[in-house]
Amino acid sequence: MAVSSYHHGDLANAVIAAGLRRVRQRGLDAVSGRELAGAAGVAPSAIYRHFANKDQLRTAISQAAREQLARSMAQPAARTLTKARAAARFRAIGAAYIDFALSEPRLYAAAFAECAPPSREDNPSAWAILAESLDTLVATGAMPRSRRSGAEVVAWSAVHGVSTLLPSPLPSTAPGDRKLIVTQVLDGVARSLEITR
Amino acid sequence: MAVSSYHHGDLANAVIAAGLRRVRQRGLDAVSGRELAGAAGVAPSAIYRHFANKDQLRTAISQAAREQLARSMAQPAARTLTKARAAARFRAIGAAYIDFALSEPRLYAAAFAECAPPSREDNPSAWAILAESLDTLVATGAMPRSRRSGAEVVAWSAVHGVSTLLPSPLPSTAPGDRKLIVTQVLDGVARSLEITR
DNA sequence: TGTACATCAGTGAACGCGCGTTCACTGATGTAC
DNA sequence: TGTACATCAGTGAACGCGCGTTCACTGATGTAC
Repeated sequence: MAVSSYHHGDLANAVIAAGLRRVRQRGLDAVSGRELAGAAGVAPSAIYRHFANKDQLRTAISQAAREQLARSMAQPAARTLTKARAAARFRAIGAAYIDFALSEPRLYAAAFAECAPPSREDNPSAWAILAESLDTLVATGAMPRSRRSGAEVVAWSAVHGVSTLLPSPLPSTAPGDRKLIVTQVLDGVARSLEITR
Repeated sequence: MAVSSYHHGDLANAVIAAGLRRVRQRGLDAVSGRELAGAAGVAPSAIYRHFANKDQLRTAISQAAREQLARSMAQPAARTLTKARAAARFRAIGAAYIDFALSEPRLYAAAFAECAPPSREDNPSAWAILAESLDTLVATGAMPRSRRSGAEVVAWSAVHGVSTLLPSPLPSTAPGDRKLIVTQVLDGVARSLEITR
């Protein structure tokens, strides 16, 4: 937009984007406001027009990472509601989550880093996507309604757990076993929620 | 031991202990070598007699946190091998893990923080404790042998996941629900591994 | 048991660095008439 | 359409700070004889 070099035009977003780039390489804790200002071609102090302090900057970057995760989970809504379709979609969402975590470990870590609560809700929201897909499971009869309560946490815990554990050097686990492990965890969730297809 | 004030006597351990104290309050990333030296009553440079650089210091503190977690998981070995006993012990280990994570969130985070690989193995090791208890489940017939492979990851993922998720502000989750959620996750693991008592 | 000496584990001053944040300022933008 | 002016989003210099790490040093410890 802005042609002038004096007014940037969209500094807040540019800074967050630069922040995400930095996070991918070095992690959230390596991010400094000065550096991001530099990356956006702006003086360090300019950032304070858009973020009250470093903490708010961190919060914004973390939220952006979380939204990127959620975007990667988005799956085409099942057109016709069949048990098999709903179950497959649920599984795909879980697989996408794990995939994101494994291919972008630092972004993933940043998404759940300790921060002040964000000023607006996540959009899209990973939680909402998961909840919606669980509702579909029940609606199609792929999951008993009695399992619905607390299902978010059961599913998310397993998937989140394996995502965090796999990148760290697990004892007695060959790197090639990753796919198998992911399968085992996803199967475990399905069994735990009594999902049938 | 050492009465003299010049030679500390056990600096490495004192520094790690001070590090753990610091981690509990502010997290691993807030730890600085200078500060720990100060806490141990020693000049900043003294640390370099015991750790090559800050990274190795971080690694040592992270390992110490992990070992503290493992220690909190230790459960009395079942004297008589009954299904019920083995199942109860397995569950208690999981509950202890979650408990540690929730009551010492920063120590827990430090245990899994990104670090160089440690120079020695964890002792005690949470992984070993878990593996041993799974073996007991099979030995007593509380879990089918066919479920044994990959069971560590399935169990750990769920428990690790809920430990990480619960402290963060989960959408639509009242704080009082924590106990229920933990129960649901532990039940989910048992169902997933087909544990019977 | 006493002495000489190598080794070890500290000291403390100094270094250069990048950081977050402030402040008075200035140039561009957009609105009122 | 043209001008006056308030507002907004930048600048850039400066601040004080704590950090990791180095280096020549020194005092205590423990070993050999």
